[in-house]
Formats: sequence, structure tokens, C-alpha cells
Amino acid sequence: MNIVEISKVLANQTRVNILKWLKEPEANFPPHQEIDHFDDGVCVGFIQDKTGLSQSTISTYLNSMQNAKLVIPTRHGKWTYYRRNEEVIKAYLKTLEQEL
Amino acid sequence: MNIVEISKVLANQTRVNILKWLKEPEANFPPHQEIDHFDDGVCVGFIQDKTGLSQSTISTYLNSMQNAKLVIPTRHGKWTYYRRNEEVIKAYLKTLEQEL
DNA sequence: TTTATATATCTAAAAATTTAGATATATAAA
DNA sequence: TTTATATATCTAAATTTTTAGATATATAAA
Repeated sequence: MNIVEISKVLANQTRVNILKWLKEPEANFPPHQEIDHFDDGVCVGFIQDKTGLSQSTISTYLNSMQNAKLVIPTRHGKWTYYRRNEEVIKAYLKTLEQEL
Repeated sequence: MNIVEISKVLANQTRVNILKWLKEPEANFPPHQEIDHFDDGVCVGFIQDKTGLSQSTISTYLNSMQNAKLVIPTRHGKWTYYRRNEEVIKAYLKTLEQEL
């Protein structure tokens, strides 16, 4: 858990939005077709649609968020679903409280 | 209180260090000559010495931290002292906890 | 097995950040 | 009132981030 690396992720409104949206996938995204739950998160395409940015940009964003361990990817067929990594998010907040 | 603006400040190890050092000026900086307390924080020169970066860089950093309202400057003679703005730091942590 | 679709990676241009030297300004000291 | 010192601002070069088009890869569908 790296404070500066995670802060870099949060230093961009779109990436903050993605993390927020993933808190309540049902409220923020349409239902998936192949899978009837959001247990593994939301597929890249839905996230891309919601941001309005290009596919490659969102893929890059999600990759940086994954590197910082803020999200966890799961592959289902040809889709990749991303969900929040609550443990790391909690650890980040706790560390900020203690050290900052 | 702007999450992205503050996260940008925290996206740099030196700036995070400065905030940490300012939590305990007595432990992290030599005593000031003209003023026998750290109530208004620490002068720019001491902060610069500790980081090893140039005077203009540290001034730029402190300016960005001041714009984000993370620190408060106070002028004493020819020195500018910077201290933490605990209210904004707390508000940032609270907002992150709620929204993130 | 060819085709379509979802996502990742490569590449590169534009924008932002980092960093420091030079200069300006404000104040204190001589 | 000239000089020295502390900090801020200006300028510019180097680096990093942002962003998207092009291409590659993985899987499903036909």
C-alpha cells in the first residue's frame, strides 16, 4: 500500500468517479447480460460509456488503479469485470489518518 | 476542500513528508532564532534544508499546498512560517471516508 | 475455422508537473 | 540609505501524465 501511488490515482476526477460508482454498481450501471450480479464488479465497456473517454484511456486508468491495488479484475468470457479492493482502500484511509 | 486538488499535493513524496514533518516541528527542525516557538510553523529555509531541493522548488511546493489550503503561512519579519491547516486536513480525511 | 466483440497494449502528441536558475520583492541589518 | 537575507515569482528545460488512434490478443459466435 503506497500512499503516493494511490494519491496519484485519486489526483484525477474520472478515476475518483470510477471508484465512487463501483461502490454501488446497481445504482450506477445497467445490468449485465451474461451475468445477473455485480459480485465481480462492472465490465470495462460500461465504465467507458459512463465516462465518455476512449476505450484505451479507460483501460489505462483501470490498469493504474489495479497496479495501486485499488481494484481487482475478474475475467468472465470476453469481459473483464473490475470491483473495488475494499481492504486496500480501508488501509489507505487508515494510513492517511495515522501518518498524515 | 477539493479532493482532486489535495490528492495532487499528496501525489508527491516530498510534499507528503513536509506535511508529516510539520506535525512535530520540535522533533524535525532546529529551533528558530527570532522566535522561540513553532506556533506559526516552520520557516521555508528549514524546510528547504531538510528536503535538499532548491529554494524555488520548495516555494512552489508550499504555494501549491497553500492553494489547496493544507497549510497556512504567517509572515514574521523576513521569514514566512508555514503550519498545517488541521481543519482542512481533517475535512479531507472525512470526505474521503464518506465518498471514497 | 472464420468473424465479431471486448479489452489490453503500443505509439505518439498534447498538456501538466517537476525542477532549478535568474530575477524581483520585502524586510532587516549595517 | 546601502547592503544582506529570506522568500516569491518568472522562465524554461526535462519528465510525467493524459489521451486517443492503431494494433494485438483473447474469447465467443456464426
